Amino acid sequence: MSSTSYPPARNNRTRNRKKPRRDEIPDIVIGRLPIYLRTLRQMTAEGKEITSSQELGQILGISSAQIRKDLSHFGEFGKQGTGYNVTYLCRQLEKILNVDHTWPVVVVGAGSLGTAIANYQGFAKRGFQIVAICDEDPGKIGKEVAPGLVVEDCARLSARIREEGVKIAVIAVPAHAAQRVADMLVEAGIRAILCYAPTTLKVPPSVRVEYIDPVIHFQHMTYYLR
Amino acid sequence: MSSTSYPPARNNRTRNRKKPRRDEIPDIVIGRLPIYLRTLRQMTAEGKEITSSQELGQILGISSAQIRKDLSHFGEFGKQGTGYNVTYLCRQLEKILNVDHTWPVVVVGAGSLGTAIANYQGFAKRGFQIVAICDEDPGKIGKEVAPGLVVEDCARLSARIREEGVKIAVIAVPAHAAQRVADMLVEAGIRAILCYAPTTLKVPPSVRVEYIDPVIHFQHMTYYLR
DNA sequence: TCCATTTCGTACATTTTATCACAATTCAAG
DNA sequence: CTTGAATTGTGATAAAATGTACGAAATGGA
Ligand SMILES: NC(=O)c1ccc[n+]([C@@H]2O[C@H](COP(=O)([O-])OP(=O)(O)OC[C@H]3O[C@@H](n4cnc5c(N)ncnc54)[C@H](O)[C@@H]3O)[C@@H](O)[C@H]2O)c1
Ligand SMILES: NC(=O)c1ccc[n+]([C@@H]2O[C@H](COP(=O)([O-])OP(=O)(O)OC[C@H]3O[C@@H](n4cnc5c(N)ncnc54)[C@H](O)[C@@H]3O)[C@@H](O)[C@H]2O)c1
Repeated sequence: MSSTSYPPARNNRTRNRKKPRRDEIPDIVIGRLPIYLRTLRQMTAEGKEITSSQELGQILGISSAQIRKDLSHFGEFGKQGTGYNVTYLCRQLEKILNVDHTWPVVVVGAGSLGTAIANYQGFAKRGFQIVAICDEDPGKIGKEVAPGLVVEDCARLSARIREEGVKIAVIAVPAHAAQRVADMLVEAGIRAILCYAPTTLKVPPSVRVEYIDPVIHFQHMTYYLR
Repeated sequence: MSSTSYPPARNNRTRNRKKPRRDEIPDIVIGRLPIYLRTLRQMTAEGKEITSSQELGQILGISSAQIRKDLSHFGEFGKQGTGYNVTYLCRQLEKILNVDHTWPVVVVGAGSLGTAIANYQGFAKRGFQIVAICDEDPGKIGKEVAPGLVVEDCARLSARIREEGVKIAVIAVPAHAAQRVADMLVEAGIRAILCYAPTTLKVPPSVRVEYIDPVIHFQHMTYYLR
């Protein structure tokens, strides 16, 4: 640990720095923070105590200035001449991203992808706990697809979302069923959806959807394969 | 089918349009094309023959002007007053993206994710055929993880990449092994990598890497959950 | 203590991306 | 044939994102 403490003491320059309102911080900046956090956690695991915007940029393939500017939207986390305390910056990013506690997550669709997700330890390890999974196939209901995780029917899942205040859901059903599932989730109070179905969903503005479609990535890359 | 043919006949305005060199088309534009293509294919499946930038934009939640401008980098594919012929635009985007034929793909890591990928029909259906899978665990080698797909050892996979000229690979191993695997793949001649391991890889500029990490998406969304 | 070196945070410049808005077409209805 | 509504492709403009460069610390060694 370095001798002086993080965060740095206030000084003339920082005293009057205006804090931007949350909603005017560009989404593209928010989108990079989880990458920074992942890298910092990796450093923590390796026992690294200090890093710099230059080192981070090197690892991530982006400029050091961008990292500094991104972070500067939220405060001053580094120390001139030294860099950033890895643990401290981790904690700060976790607070900013709202991941300084565990989030419960539900999964819809207990097919091959849903089962893989339910069994993946990486979610819980990084703060996202799969608390329930459902499927419309009666043949799957009651099956224990992962340790301690039994497939429920969709009505039950909907009720649990409400009762337990779950905000995050994963859609792992075929594309043709995805919109119907999304409607159900929104109705139940879900606010964030990670959609694996290769389709675009229509949801109210208060709900955020992100998509994972590996084929999209393949097709993006093949453009450059000549 | 509409009475007149796509593409539209050339006219004064188009005659002198300069075609931008491939390498100066913004990557962010390329990144949207697969989304357009996916939507158009969906329309094809629904029997829709004509669409418009407005309709596409509505579905995708982006502006019609952006869609028109994106497409305009590559030519003129629509007809004023009418819109776009779905089939024709599909074919054009497939050519542009270089997905007017099937690409062979190899997978490294035959764990739970690798197995799910190997079994997923959605890749082949959209032009990406998993032709081989490998694992370093001797206990997994020889197992048939999907119909017609037997786990090989990594040296054999490397040889096949070379022999068969495979250009695209998926990394589905734990993060700590990912860089080693990437080095092997690059050495074997792979040019595009889809990495599921939650880490950032170092590869030469001639190789493109894209990442899928669901936790990154969760963390992006939790920022907005207050 | 002083100096050389490192690194941050940020004002300003540049580049990139998105939007606007309109002439040119297309087509169908009357 | 004429009119009106719809839609494209694109130059001009606006907005957003990124990069540059530097003053202000912080550190460690002479
Ligand atoms: N398997 C993969 O590796 C993979 C990879 C990328 C994307 N995907 C996508 O993820 C989705 C699921 O893929 P999969 O391979 O698990 O498919 P799958 O057919 O194995 O499983 C889908 C499951 O969803 C259930 N389901 C269907 N409609 C439902 C509804 N309305 N409510 C609740 N459950 C419903 C089905 O009963 C089935 O169990 C698909 O959209 C697929 O394109 C899968
Ligand atoms: N399972 C999921 O749903 C999921 C979701 C997102 C991301 N991931 C990520 O995908 C990766 C794989 O996850 P998983 O659940 O399949 O893990 P897993 O442990 O089930 O499988 C990993 C496999 O990789 C093999 N392996 C390890 N080192 C190797 C090497 N050098 N060469 C070849 N094979 C090697 C192991 O023998 C094992 O079979 C991990 O990085 C994980 O974080 C998994």
